[in-house]
Amino acid sequence: MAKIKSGKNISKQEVIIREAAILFKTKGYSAASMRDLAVAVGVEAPSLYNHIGSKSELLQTICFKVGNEFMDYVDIVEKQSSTNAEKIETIIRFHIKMMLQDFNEIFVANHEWKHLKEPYFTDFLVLRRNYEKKLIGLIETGISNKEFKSINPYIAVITILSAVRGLEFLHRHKNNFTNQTLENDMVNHLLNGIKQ
Amino acid sequence: MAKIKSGKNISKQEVIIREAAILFKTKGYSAASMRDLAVAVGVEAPSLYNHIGSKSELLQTICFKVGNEFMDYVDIVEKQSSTNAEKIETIIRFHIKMMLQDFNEIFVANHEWKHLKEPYFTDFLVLRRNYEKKLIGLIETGISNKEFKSINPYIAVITILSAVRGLEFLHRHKNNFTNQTLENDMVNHLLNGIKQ
DNA sequence: CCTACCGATCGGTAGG
DNA sequence: CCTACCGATCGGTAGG
Repeated sequence: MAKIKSGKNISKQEVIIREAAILFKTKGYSAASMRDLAVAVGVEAPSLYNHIGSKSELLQTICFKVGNEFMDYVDIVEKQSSTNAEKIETIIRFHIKMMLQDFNEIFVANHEWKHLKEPYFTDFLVLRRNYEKKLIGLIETGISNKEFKSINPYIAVITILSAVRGLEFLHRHKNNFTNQTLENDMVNHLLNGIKQ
Repeated sequence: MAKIKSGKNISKQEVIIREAAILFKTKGYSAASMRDLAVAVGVEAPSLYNHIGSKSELLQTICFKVGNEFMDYVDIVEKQSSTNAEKIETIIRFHIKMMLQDFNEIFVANHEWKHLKEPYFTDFLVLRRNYEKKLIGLIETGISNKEFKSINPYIAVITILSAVRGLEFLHRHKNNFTNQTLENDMVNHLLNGIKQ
């Protein structure tokens, strides 16, 4: 998405993207100005345009980087020879790990994608929908296998995806549990709720 | 929050708030302009100010209307003589019903509150935190009672609240299930996951 | 409830 | 990478 105008500038471009993610998360895409971003990066606003094409391009880069990362991962998990419950568990753990690791960019992809311009807006919606469909497929197979209860697979996927997404609230508090406890508790909660 | 400048204007003011919620949800608070809102209401932009104080006041009204509604409800449920599992179930069902009923305003309260100005920003954060604490209390008592497994109550609450919040995604698709199925499936998923 | 209009700020460009 | 600056749009006010 982001144009690479010179091999030497890749690093600076990455700094800009990283700072943009922080800014878009904190103030929202629309309220975050390129002048804010310039201050964060340490240059004047017009200088940003030596490294990036536009503000909207920054949003595209962030959203599709995140979206494709999750899609690539689920493609790998689908091919594993394990139960569907194990696959769902693996994916839930991946979501939680990513949420703790790439918090800013995932937050932006989750909340600010609506500011994408066409055709990226529609492309992103399709990407999300395809991702959901893959998870729904895993749940459906698990129901056929009697691994899971007879539930509506779409509702189960919404429940699971929303729950892991909600980890964005964790950053507001000091917590008295480890990341491992977080992962295990959430996996158990979400899997025990649907297991046969 | 919203000033009532004349008894006769309450209705128009309510129309403005309702349209503002739709607009803030669709475009985001910052990207939604008072000129957009004026078009939706059917007046010129300056005329809006005969009914409301400011754009930020609209956001305050919406956020605290939603926040106080949930807080009032949990206060009532807390006093009921029922098991903690039943109380949690009642609250989950309330969240789902409200989500389907007051979708626009709840979406705005969930996503756009970060644009609140001080002291409202901090007040809203405190309100949310207090709401979470009440739910955590219900889970903790349920763990002592052996109604629930020995889990981290905060993680369980985050999981539950995030899951019901995720119903905002439902509006994007045509669904082949009833609201009752949605309620029951989600309640079962979230409660069976933590019940002893 | 309108027309006319304000200062501030926006994303981005020109030119060096 | 900077200074200088553009047209567009913003929330909101004055005055009737």
